[in-house]
Amino acid sequence: MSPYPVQTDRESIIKTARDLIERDGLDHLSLSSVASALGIKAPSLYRHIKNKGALLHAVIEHTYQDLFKAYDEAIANSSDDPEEQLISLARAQHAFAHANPNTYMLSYEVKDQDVRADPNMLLERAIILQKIMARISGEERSLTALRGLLAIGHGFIILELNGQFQRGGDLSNAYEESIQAYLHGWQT
Amino acid sequence: MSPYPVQTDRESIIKTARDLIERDGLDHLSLSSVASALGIKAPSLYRHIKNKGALLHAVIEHTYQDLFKAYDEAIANSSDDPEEQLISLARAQHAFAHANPNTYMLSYEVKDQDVRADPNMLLERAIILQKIMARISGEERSLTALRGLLAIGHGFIILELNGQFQRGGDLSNAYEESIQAYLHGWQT
DNA sequence: CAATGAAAACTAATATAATTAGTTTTAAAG
DNA sequence: CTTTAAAACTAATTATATTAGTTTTCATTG
Repeated sequence: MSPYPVQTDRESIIKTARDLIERDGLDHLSLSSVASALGIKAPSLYRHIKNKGALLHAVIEHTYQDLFKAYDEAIANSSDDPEEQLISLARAQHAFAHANPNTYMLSYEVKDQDVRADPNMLLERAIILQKIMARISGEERSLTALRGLLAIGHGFIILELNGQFQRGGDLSNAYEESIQAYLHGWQT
Repeated sequence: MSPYPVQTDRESIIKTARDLIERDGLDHLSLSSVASALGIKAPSLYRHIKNKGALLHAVIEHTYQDLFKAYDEAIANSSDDPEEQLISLARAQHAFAHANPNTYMLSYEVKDQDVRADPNMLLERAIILQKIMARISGEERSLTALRGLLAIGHGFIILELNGQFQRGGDLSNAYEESIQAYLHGWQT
């Protein structure tokens, strides 16, 4: 049942890749560097992962799982007020992105369809958020209103992470104020 | 003054790269493919460009130049109403991104500082937009309000281009409605 | 009008990465 | 004690960016 002294496993590989991406950036991630961090050689990784794309896919799935866990906590710690819930969710997303900037960006930016997160998982989450949004915007406009909310939250974060808000200031506060303004714009 | 039969020049290389990125995606762009499209070999490109990063930088600069040209036209065709001006600008950005999705995304997503667009050029544009925004939000809140506007516009576009609005519908309309809601949220 | 020099191309070579093929190791089962 | 199979290894292949060194050809000049 066990053969050669096991030196790694799929989960360790994924965790190592995540850590290296956060530390050095996606551009510097090679299968060599992952293997070397685990004390093995690159070709050995192929016993555990299909290829580099599949490894990135796994990293992305883990990243979303953690992000969604943060969402759940945010909702759990909010009152019943839908505006408070959405602001709290947005704050959780912002905090998560700042704690994990490189994997956060990876998760949203990857182009290869095979590497992307499972669309059904994302859709499922969107529907939860849409229900909350509907309490502010009304049922009918809720999909559009949600899309704008996702846009402003995610857009702010990537512009910020990409260093495109050059003039500094309290960006966490600006983020929240912008989202607040947006939500007020939809209020019935 | 002229030597070997000239087969290309810097501008043709940049244009070819742009076209190939739009046609095949950034991931498929190699110096070989650029050279081959020009009927030459890859090392010959180095007479005209420093390296691949410098080529991408040039592509990005051209892309922004075209985008800003579209902005200028949008402003020129608008009334004096600041809301109309900003919606018109946002519409121009949306149209541009859809006409040039791959280079648009490249321009915003690139991580290498040397490849990025000139921050001063971007700052200059931001100040123009902030002046318009100030007429809606008031001077004091205008930087924050602008940042949210950039976030919602850009965020919507990339989510859309990345196929993350799975449920279809009239996305151009949703884009505009979201921006309108945002602007109304800042109205004094 | 031939000689030359420099720009712009070329071929050859190097380095890095991903991946595949084929081989070796070693723990566990019989 | 032998067998076996998982998990590692080394070696080789492919693709790409880049560098080094060579060749071509045109414009200028002696």
